[in-house]
Amino acid sequence: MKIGELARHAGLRASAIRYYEKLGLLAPPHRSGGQRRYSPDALDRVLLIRFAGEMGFSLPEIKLFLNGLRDNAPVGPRWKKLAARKLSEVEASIARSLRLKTLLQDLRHCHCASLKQCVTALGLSENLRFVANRPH
Amino acid sequence: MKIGELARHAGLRASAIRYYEKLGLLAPPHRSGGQRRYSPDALDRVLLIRFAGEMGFSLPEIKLFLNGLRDNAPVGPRWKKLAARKLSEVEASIARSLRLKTLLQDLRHCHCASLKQCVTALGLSENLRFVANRPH
DNA sequence: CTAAAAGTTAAAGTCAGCTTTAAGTCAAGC
DNA sequence: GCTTGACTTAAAGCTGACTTTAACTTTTAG
Repeated sequence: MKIGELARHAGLRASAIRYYEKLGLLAPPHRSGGQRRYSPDALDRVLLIRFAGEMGFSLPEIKLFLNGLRDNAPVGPRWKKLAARKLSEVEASIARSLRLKTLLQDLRHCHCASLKQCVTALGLSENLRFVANRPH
Repeated sequence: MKIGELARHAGLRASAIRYYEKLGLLAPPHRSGGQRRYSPDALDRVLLIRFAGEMGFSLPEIKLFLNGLRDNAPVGPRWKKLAARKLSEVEASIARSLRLKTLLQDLRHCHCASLKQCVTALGLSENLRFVANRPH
């Protein structure tokens, strides 16, 4: 597989593949005439990287994880620790987004009173006067 | 109020205030000996900017909104349109985060079967073999 | 054989929302 | 009056995950 084909299968650009290689997430493949040739396994690897990225892991974190696998080191505990940390991050993000959702819903029917309410709910100063004192 | 004081009250650095001014979110204030002096209204304005930022609006969006207010233009429809758009963005983000949360919870008790399940749920290729075929 | 498509590199650019730096000027306390 | 801290500017730097560019080589189709 040439790099473009791999990229197409993975839904990425070739530059992203090269970038992963440079960061050490992807092993340098064989070359034919200077060009990279990938085995089908490489696609799995790239998909796994993308998958982990989708889950909110950074590329350095993914590298840690993958290198743990490659080194035959015990990966379970490390993975679970990462997953636990990421889980609490995701939960915090959800909680925040739910608050925002409520605020935005209130604001769609806004008569300023609810804006003030939202500002208070967010813990910002209650001194916030209404914009130009003009209800909209 | 000098810029540092305003910044402290708003929970920002002075550089952020200058940045807002440069972007046109904050009107240039009076100067005394070359230094900016702010009225208390400026704090409200900055807090409003922060508030909108917390709600997921970008600085250009906030500028649009605030300039609408300042221009005495009808702000209700514009605001509501922005809020509606942002609301759907936030909802999409929540949906995505909830999926991630489920995945991460599954993965904490992972025996690979659930990893595959998660990958499928994310719509990634089912060709993804398990990492080095080693369950962890 | 040739032209176009796809590959190669290192280095710089992109996005947001600021922060930091450098090189100064101004204000406040003793 | 002097020191120290706060202020001024423009411009560069930061983060993360890539993309783009420039200049070049290799492969592929006709």
